[in-house]
Amino acid sequence: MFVVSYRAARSPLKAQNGAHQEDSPVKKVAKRTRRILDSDDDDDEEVVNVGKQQVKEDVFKAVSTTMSLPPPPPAPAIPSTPTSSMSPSTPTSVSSSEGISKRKTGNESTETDYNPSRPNYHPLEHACWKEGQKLVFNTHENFLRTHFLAARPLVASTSVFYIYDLLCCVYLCLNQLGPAYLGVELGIGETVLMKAVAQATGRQLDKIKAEAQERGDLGLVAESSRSNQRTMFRPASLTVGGVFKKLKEIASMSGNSAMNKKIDIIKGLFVACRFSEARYIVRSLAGKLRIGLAEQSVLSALSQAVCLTTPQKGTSPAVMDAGKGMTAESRRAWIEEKNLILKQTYCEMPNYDILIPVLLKEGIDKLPDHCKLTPGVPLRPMLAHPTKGVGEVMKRFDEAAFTCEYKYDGERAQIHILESGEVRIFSRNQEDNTTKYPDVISRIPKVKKDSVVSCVLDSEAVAWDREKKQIQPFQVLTTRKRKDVDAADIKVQVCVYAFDLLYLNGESLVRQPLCRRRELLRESFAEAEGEFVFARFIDSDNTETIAEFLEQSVRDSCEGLMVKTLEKDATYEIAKRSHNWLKLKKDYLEGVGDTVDLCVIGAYLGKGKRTGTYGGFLLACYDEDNEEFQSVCKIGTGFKDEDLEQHHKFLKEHILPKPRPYYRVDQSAEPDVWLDAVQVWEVKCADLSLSPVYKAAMGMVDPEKGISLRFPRFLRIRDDKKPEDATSGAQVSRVTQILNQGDKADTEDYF
DNA sequence: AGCTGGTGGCC
DNA sequence: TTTCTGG
DNA sequence: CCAGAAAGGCCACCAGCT
Repeated sequence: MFVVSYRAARSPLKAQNGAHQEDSPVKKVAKRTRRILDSDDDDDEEVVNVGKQQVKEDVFKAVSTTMSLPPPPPAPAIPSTPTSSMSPSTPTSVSSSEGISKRKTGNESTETDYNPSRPNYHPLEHACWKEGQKLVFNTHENFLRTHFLAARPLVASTSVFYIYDLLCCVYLCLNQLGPAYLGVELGIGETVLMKAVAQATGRQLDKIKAEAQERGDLGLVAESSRSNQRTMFRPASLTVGGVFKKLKEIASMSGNSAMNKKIDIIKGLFVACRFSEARYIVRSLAGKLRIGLAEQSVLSALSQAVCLTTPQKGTSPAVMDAGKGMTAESRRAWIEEKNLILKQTYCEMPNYDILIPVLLKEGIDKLPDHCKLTPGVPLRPMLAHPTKGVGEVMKRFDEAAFTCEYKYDGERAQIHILESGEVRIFSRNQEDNTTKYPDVISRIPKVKKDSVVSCVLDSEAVAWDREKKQIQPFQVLTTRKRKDVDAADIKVQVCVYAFDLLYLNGESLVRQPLCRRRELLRESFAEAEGEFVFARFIDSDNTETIAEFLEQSVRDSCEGLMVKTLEKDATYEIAKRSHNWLKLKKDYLEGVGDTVDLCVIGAYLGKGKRTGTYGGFLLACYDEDNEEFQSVCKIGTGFKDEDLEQHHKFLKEHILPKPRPYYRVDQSAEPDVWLDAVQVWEVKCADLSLSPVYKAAMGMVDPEKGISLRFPRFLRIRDDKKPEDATSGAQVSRVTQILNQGDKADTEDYF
């Protein structure tokens, strides 16, 4: 390619800047802060419809194939037709303020708004009616509650079907297809989805693409695109169960022309869409619902529904508001208490297929009796909060005793030993990694003491160089094969650093304090160099000692420290606080860690809440030798809302119709908008990486690869620097060397 | 058979 | 992963 | 303080294409 240098191109001109392009593809700075996408601000009153669905004989099949484990016994008999309790009644409306769907019909007792004669809307169509509003949250709760109301009274009598309906509803709200460890995935991304939308609407793919960029949401595009495909007969309305089943179907496809089949299903869904359903179908498929509500809120909604509505034996109607008569305060506390039960149970058994049926059958109080932490089923791991220094750690933990462990740079590995002797390994997100680590599994018998029958270990798997007996970088670890690995041809060895024990010989340890768990961990396992060792730690409350330990951890190829209380609030109860540990990393500290000054040379149009501004930017370093700007990384975090606004306002005046000839950027990183190199930003990162796409310092560390940044984030504009003053590739690559040598920063920095 | 683009899953 | 925001 | 939603790099895996 023809190479032009920055200076050569720059020097003779300089005057043509006055005529900037007016036609930015981005519209004017949209009003930041919440936008209500459509203002359906009419209905104060919310009509909740949960509805009719033929109860087929294969309901059981549907349920059992959906559920990863069989539903808890006894499985109720399924009637071939709905029972009388489900027979039609007149539609009823629900006041959204209370959410509880009941109505007095003469002197009859209360009844739910559940009405099988009404069509069943897609839950998101309903739930997201008021997107962008606080209402969304309540609406969702109401929605789940309504479903619950429909399902609960029926549980005792008959129908598994309604449990299934609620289950589907929950999954759709969460945008999941099942528990993570079953590894069910759609295999649909934005690209395929756009293709599907284009096909379904008969519009050009390019148009779809452009509109999606402009509106920041493909869902809106799908919703407003009228289909040309006129159908003779209008397909039946979408239902919760129906949509979920289609999603599962998409996920199950593989092999030849799977993609086309998937697209066909999607098109089928589109034709059946009404109201704003297409929007949510698309978002579901894209994996981003953005309805301001996710797991925690769904759990809250569920528990609220469950405790406010209690089942009654026989034909008596359910209690509609069990919290009636309580003071607002005690009612809240009571719901909160039940909520914790559900959340805790969920954390120990994150599988709605199991949870929901038990919840409906047994009630929330008995839930923990039926769903317990079990080896073989992954639990939610404890996470850590970032902290900006030892000072903050001290402040947070106050007087409580704590320990500092190395934070190893690897991959979380939750190792389960079942009573059968079988070993399973799960990732941080409950994915099943068992077949990824045959080497780890085979060494378990060696490192486990005889006393251990079953257990769950929390650990970090780290790439390990057996020759040099040292930890290897994270990037090396990622090159390991992932599926059905044969122990014989493993190239990257792994050392397991164990740091917690959550279950031992039939007993859950999550309510034990860390000091106890650690004690048991050390009693139960023996170290084997380079294969299985305990995470290094010190128990100290001396600021300088800790700062020095942090230094040491970095010299020992770790990311920093994990700080955990030993006794006070030292349980492994994720539901109480999911980020109960603290992490202390060098790059969190102000004024410490790697910062680089990079020049902005491109921008990407924002999506979702960043629609109307740039959501990300392309950064480059300046190479003096070749007089060119070489791409280093994209950046999309660290901006305050007003930063984004300011950047957009300023940078849109520097849009280029095409890139400067002295820009070195890989195709795959091409921005939506090219920008003139006019501004320098200070950027922080955690680490550097060897990059197949970015051009910085190419040829200096690797002939083919450039350098990029790990976890880049925006710090501030460097108005004092000219583009040519941006950090050079050479300087960037030097950072690596410094890092590897372990620089001797002042320990004072870490206070 | 080998390459490429898309996707999901690590951090 | 990091970071910001509104409740 | 929490929960949700923006956004990052890089790798293996898979389907589709040449």
